[in-house]
Amino acid sequence: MGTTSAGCELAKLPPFRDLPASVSKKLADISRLIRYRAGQTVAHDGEKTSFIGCVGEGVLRMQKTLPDGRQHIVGLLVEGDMFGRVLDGPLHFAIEAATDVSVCAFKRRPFEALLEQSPELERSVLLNILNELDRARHWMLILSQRKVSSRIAGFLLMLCTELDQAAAAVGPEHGAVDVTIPISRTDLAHLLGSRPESISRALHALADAGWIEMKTPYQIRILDIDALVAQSGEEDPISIEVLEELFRGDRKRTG
Amino acid sequence: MGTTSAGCELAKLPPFRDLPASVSKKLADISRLIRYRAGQTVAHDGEKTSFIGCVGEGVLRMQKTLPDGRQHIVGLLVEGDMFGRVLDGPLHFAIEAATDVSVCAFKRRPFEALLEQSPELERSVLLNILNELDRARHWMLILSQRKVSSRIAGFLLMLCTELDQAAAAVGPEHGAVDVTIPISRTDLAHLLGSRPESISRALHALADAGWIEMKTPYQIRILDIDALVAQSGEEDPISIEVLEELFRGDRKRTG
DNA sequence: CGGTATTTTGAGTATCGTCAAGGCCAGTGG
DNA sequence: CCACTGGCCTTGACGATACTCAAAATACCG
Repeated sequence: MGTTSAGCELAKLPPFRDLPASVSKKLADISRLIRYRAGQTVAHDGEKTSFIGCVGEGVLRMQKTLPDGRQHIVGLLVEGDMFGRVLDGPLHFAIEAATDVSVCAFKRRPFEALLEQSPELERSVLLNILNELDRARHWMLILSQRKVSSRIAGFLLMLCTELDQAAAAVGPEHGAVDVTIPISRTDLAHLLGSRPESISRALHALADAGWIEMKTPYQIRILDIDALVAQSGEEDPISIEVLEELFRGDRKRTG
Repeated sequence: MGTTSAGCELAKLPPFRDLPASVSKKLADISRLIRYRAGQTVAHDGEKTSFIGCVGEGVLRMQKTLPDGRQHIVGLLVEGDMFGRVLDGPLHFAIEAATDVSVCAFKRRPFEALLEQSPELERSVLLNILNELDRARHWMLILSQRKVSSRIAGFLLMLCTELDQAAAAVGPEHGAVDVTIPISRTDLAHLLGSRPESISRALHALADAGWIEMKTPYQIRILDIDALVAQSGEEDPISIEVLEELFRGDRKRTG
């Protein structure tokens, strides 16, 4: 992990973009940029962090350590997300770098002081938390899907819409979007409540159906978003089952 | 639904318990008590509510309407929980009464004005949201369990710890706790990503194992909390395998 | 270019979902 | 007061899906 002595580039981060110059300047004064490499631990479970963080580039994962010692991912943090439990208490999970990542860190004490001085900053922080709450609820929707393929479809859609807006806009082809899965199959399995093998099979099933394309296990091109949307929310529609059957039958006959 | 002209009993609700008298008084002035009967709609999906609510007695459920018209429960609101999207935007889900319920409602505009005047209130609201975020993450943990019985165990534990602290304290027998499931099997199935039949079977399996006892389908007595905890995290008898691995050397693997 | 970790595939088993039927309780009307 | 009706929970049998174990293929890294 490397740190720069200078404050980090606040202006670019969504939470601070619209802050008054005076506040922005004070923020910069108490901030520093920290870089982590994939796999490094940013904060431990139960730790009361000495700083409030805001993710720049890259992805962090939040994970809970279960009684039996295994680790369970409970969410991802992406650009603009803040962490560190403003205003109180220790974390209820550990935070690790899922990819190489840059984090803008504010010393906790000065940050909380600044929070009381600046309603704008406070509002911005509150909105950020509200946003995270929405995302957590969205996750709940995804996780309460019964079929693995539905959960994967939901996950991929979340990657497009909430995680990678910039990249999503510049789809390489008409209606196609490239996304990068920021974690391994094993981690993805934990996140979605499944196993690596099932994840792999479901992903390849989506590919066989023509909804997506896998250049590498981590580089996914989404070819038919509408189909994924249908898949993510629903599974009963006979259309999918029919298509699967048609596909299987087609293969058997032609093969 | 009935409303009283007088402000509701704020002092008892956790979010407002420790507020200065001056703020508390102003809050009472802009509040009113609303009662809903089980099944009534409190707020619609996409609505920007005219009031901020705080749950008194009873349980509300948050539910999302899927494209196909079915409804999917994304969470429950219990005593002390606030709702109504302070500071911005419309709801992303509908709110209905799961049981008969009393809600303390504040007119939105005055409430937000008061929010800016009172840092204590603002802090209290923020902590409330933070709390909800934690709960949502807890839900994610429960929902990412692969077996229905694990998810049910986690749900029951959540009922004890977060929903029914008062009742949990006065267990009728040594180590036993009574909880009330506030929603139907069908709703529970939606919430946990399963089906009513599977829920029923899993519940009866827990009863057969002796961990719980069902007086009625909604009245559950928890006989062995430790067993439920074990069940809610992991249940496969892998514990031995894990322990062996831990003994040999706990080398940390990176994603 | 080899060595290792990760992903993928295959076969067999367990769990869950689906369909259909029966039981329990509450509210209704004779 | 009792039969009837509808809703919900429960149970059983069967099919679909996902998990487990084991092995092969691929990607990653030096």
